[in-house]
Amino acid sequence: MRERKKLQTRAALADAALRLALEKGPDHVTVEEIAEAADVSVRTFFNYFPHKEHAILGRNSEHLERALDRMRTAPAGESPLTTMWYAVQDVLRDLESDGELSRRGELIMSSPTLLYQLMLSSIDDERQLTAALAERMGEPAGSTRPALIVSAAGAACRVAMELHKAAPGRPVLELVREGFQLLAQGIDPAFGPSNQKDFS
Amino acid sequence: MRERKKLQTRAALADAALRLALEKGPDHVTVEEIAEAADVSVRTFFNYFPHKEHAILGRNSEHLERALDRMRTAPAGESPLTTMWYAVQDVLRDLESDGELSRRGELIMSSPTLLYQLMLSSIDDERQLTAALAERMGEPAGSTRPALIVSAAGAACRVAMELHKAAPGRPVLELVREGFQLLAQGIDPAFGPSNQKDFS
DNA sequence: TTAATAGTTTGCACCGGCTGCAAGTTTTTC
DNA sequence: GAAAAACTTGCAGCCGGTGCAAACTATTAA
Repeated sequence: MRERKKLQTRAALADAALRLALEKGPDHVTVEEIAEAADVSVRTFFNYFPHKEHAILGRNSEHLERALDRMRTAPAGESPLTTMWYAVQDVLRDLESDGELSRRGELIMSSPTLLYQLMLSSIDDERQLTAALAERMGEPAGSTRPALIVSAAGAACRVAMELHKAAPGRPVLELVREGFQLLAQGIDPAFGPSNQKDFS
Repeated sequence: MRERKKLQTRAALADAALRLALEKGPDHVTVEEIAEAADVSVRTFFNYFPHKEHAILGRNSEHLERALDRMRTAPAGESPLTTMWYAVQDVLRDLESDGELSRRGELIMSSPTLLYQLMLSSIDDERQLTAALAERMGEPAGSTRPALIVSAAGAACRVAMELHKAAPGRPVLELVREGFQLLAQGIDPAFGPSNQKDFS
């Protein structure tokens, strides 16, 4: 079958990309090397992956799908940030599981380029999450809260990874959870600028 | 003076970059065009900006400096997010001269490349802001709250720009303020996942 | 005024990512 | 086995980005 061969090539490319990225750092690997390692031409590489990073990251469209699914099937009473939490937890667990994904996860977390590429691999992803969450919450599109929840959740993840990198003692998931907790209950109860009059 | 001329060239480049990006879309503008429009060589462009996106984003280090200053000289009793708010307000006001902010905001939110670049380039800013805020709050480096405040504030700004783009009725500053208010008092008081036992 | 000096601009050569095209090569289908 | 569809490949080329060294220009000292 043709399908099999395509999958095989794709896997070979992804594997080579990951291996070489782990060896030499994601920014020091060239597409030429990856293609060579997978015994195809450079041009063929770009028939499979639109960007170098996609090959290193592997397929991650699954993650968005799973997150959206988690959102749609969440119990009715579940609060929005809780839903977000489960979705995030799911993805992070996946990155931390055994085998290739854990190595890939380590790589991602050690490289800002990849980390941000992962989180922003598509702006649409974030928009879709926001839309799904807004619908779930029964809020109109364009209201602040669902968008802010999604965006702040992303911020919490980034902060967690950053802190984890600086002091690897605490697991990322725990740090993310702490961030979510803070966000949930208020980051600064004493907030209160007194300059409303400055608005024109 | 030399200084003046450098600032002039820089401004000319940034202006041309923004104008052309608005005209043709940020991904269809070449550095060559920008340089030509500013009457310098391509190579000179790269003496001023490390990436094409930096020119379009128009980031100048002055803003970070001013924000850091604002933080250090803030009244003792001021709560951290309030301090953050004033700093952000200061920068946004500066950018807002005759609607430039909203046009730039629209542009940024409509281009994944730009948004990605914005987040990448703000990693460093966020670190410095976090350090300053942590010191102000008397918290140890590596604690979650100051980092989260800074990062979430950034998220609120981005969300505000996005919402403003979708519905330009409300000014960006007001949307940012709403976001801050939400963050301050808690994004989701009902947050409470019940799966602590899942931690291994 | 002039000459040294330091800072800026520029052209040039080059790399790597990425794309369109057109010509092969394989695989399927009849 | 031949036609058609699918996949691969080389090639030419664009663009972003960098290092280098020459040319230019403003500043300063003599």
